[in-house]
Amino acid sequence: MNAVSLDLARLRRSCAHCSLRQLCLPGGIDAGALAQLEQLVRRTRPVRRGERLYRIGERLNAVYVASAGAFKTVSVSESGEEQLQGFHLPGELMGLDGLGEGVHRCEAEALVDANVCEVPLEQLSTVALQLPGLHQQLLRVIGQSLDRDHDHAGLLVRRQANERIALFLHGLGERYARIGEDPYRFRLPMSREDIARYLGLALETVSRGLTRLQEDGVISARGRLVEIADPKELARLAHGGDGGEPAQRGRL
Amino acid sequence: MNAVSLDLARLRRSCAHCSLRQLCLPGGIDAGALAQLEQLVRRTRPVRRGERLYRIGERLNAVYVASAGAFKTVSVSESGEEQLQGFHLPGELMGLDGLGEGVHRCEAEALVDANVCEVPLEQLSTVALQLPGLHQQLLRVIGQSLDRDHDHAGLLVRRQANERIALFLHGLGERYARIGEDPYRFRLPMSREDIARYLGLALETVSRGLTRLQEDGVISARGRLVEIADPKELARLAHGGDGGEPAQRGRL
DNA sequence: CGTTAGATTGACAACTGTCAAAAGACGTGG
DNA sequence: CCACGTCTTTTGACAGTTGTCAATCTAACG
Repeated sequence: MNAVSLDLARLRRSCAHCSLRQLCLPGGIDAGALAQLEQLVRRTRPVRRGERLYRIGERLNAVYVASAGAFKTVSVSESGEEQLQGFHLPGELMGLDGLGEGVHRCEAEALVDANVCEVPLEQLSTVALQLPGLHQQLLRVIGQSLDRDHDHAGLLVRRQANERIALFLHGLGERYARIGEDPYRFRLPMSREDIARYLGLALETVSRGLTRLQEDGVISARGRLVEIADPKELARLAHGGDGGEPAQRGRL
Repeated sequence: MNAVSLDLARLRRSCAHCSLRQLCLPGGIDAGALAQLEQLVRRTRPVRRGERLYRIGERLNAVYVASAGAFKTVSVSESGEEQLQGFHLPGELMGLDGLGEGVHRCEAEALVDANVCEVPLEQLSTVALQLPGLHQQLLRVIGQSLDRDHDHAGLLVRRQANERIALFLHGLGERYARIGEDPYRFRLPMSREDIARYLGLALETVSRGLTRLQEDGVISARGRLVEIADPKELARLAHGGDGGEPAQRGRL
């Protein structure tokens, strides 16, 4: 029991803000299982900006979580243009795309220098079948990935560009908060062009939207450094507070 | 062995075009397991147009597949407006939303009278842990759900309304083909407003887009009845064939 | 046959995409 | 440490598309 809690402490420290923490530390875990899990995870492989974890068409054989840095996942439409499927901050799972066909539909590219943990899928499945609770936790993490996709779709159906941009910044702040970073002051790891493709806008529109937010005193942006000056107003704008309904009606 | 193949035949007939077929019929299945699976599925509960399979906030305790009819899944944004997350034809899984939190983020409403198969999640998990291969198959079906979400995002990032509409019809045709229906002639189960919210457009824009496609001889639409007169042209329009690049460059 | 919900069409303003140029940030090498 | 070149970002002007408001038309249903 003592050994177990030591291992637990080590795991916690090394994967402090890792989404796989939920995978690694469910109830009813014993020392042997812990050892198995520890061996499963290849830790902190450094990945340099521009490097890819996997490419489109590759068989998927692992899932990935960054412990530092940031990634984007990009797919290519039939017309040949790139489509930004998502951004991935430390602790957010990557590599589940193509779980349906067994082949990656996206490529994951590091936006800045990063560290990644890699978990071979086959071994993960094997261990999941043996560990009570781990299977459930795996489903849960996948579900969170589904949630993120729904949030993305939720961004894209907003018709006003400024609403999408505000919601994007708001959501990014929330995600930074979740990993212990300042939700009101952070450096964007992605370019305006990446943001634009993620939001389904022209990059000039993104730039103008940020400028507008700055003029209105909601944020302060110098290049990629963003400071959210008025979080409440940002949230209001993000949730369609401007443009139609009289401020706060319906819920809240 | 004889009994097994009989059961298999029965299963195939009853769930002929069901996405869960892939769950039910993996390799290495035996008679006992088959019986377990058969008991798992509550079959063909009739659901009338407008009825909901589940609501937002409910604990998720089952997944659903329609054997006939069609559904939409709708979520509500923080600003109170409804967001159309997806359409579900027969054989397409519903109910995975909220796998992350264990609580539904969407509600699933029948667009027309329908029949649904319901599979309790808890029992499914239990059986999945015992059946070699079933766990993998479960992941695969979830992956397909992820793929559909990515396709939806792919629709939404298109900037031109006509492109989204063409791609929507094209994709719908493909999905009808997959369940053995005519991909070039079908009745839309959803209203123009539903389509509009799914595509992130105004319903008038959808109506105009359909009219435009009809004027151009690509489709023939009378109310909800759609006939695709020129599938090749529709595919071209769907993949950005119009608007920029000189017809078919890059791939194809 | 009347009523109602859904769909189409028209007019107009606003937003956003496109093209183009300038300004700023960043890294490299002197 | 500064100068240079490149990439990114901002800003401007303008046209096109799309959203909004409003009226008409159609279809479904009682």
